[in-house]
Amino acid sequence: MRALHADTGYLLYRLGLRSGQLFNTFLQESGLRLRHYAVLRYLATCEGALQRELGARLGYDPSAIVGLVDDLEKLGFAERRPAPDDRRSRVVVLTEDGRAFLRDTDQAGQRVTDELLTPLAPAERETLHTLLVRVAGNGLA
Amino acid sequence: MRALHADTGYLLYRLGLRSGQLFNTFLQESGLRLRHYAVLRYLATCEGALQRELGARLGYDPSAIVGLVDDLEKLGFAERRPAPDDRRSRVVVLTEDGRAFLRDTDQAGQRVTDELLTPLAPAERETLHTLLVRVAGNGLA
DNA sequence: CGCAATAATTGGTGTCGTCAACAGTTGTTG
DNA sequence: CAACAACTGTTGACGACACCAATTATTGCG
Repeated sequence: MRALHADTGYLLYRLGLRSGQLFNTFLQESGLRLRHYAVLRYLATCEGALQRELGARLGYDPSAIVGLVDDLEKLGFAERRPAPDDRRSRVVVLTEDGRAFLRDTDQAGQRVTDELLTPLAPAERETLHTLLVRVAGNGLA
Repeated sequence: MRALHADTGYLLYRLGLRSGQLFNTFLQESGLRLRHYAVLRYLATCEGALQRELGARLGYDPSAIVGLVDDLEKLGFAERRPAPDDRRSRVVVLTEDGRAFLRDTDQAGQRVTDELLTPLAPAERETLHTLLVRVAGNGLA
């Protein structure tokens, strides 16, 4: 019987935990957590998103999005605006402070992944990335 | 600004969550969870381990090991025995029922990883596995 | 108009990672 | 050899998180 920690799926599980811990310690000083950071980075790419869109694209439960956006609003990094065509929806947009935060922490964020992938050469990192994207598939990740 | 969910580290985090969920749904009917299964599989490789060793090798807090071994003992899959040379320690060993459980669920366990890695060809899975082992490094995973 | 469907929100439940504290035991050192 | 530091298993607490059910306001459809 091979040990479970030699299984690819279990390796993914364990490395995922480690990766999340690294991100969270990096974000610790800013008062945010990985989930907030994911929302911010996503907002930076689309210039406004509905909350259900955030949940679907980032893989979080809609009820989780509520608290995340609440926190981001308290910090002044994002704000809810009424959707123009649907009064049920709210459009979450990045504020200038939020954009500045992303600029300031950009390099530090990249260092997190760099640290995680230290044992790998650049070409290998590229290979790993494409493989992971394939595994993530359409279901996103 | 690239979206965070296009980052390798974040992909690992997300796929790790998905992998853990797959394992847990597979184990759901047996009443165990991924953590128990990891302990069982580890015990199958070493024929007896101290609890602190389990914690260190599997990456779980020592306090978590207590409950895990409790559950495994209740199910009759493992049992604690006094360590011969140190009365502080307990040696956790697999019972015959535990070994039978691993035998019976072996194929199903492999299907979990197979399902996760569906988009990848066998050679690619091998590549991914070796890369993940490299990333895991000595810190284990 | 009536009704199903949807967006955001609230609340509850179970799991989990982390840390602090404690008793029993071991080993070390003055 | 006696005091003290270190270690093992254990308990407890706290926060974070995934998951699900229910509620309110709103939209779209038959």
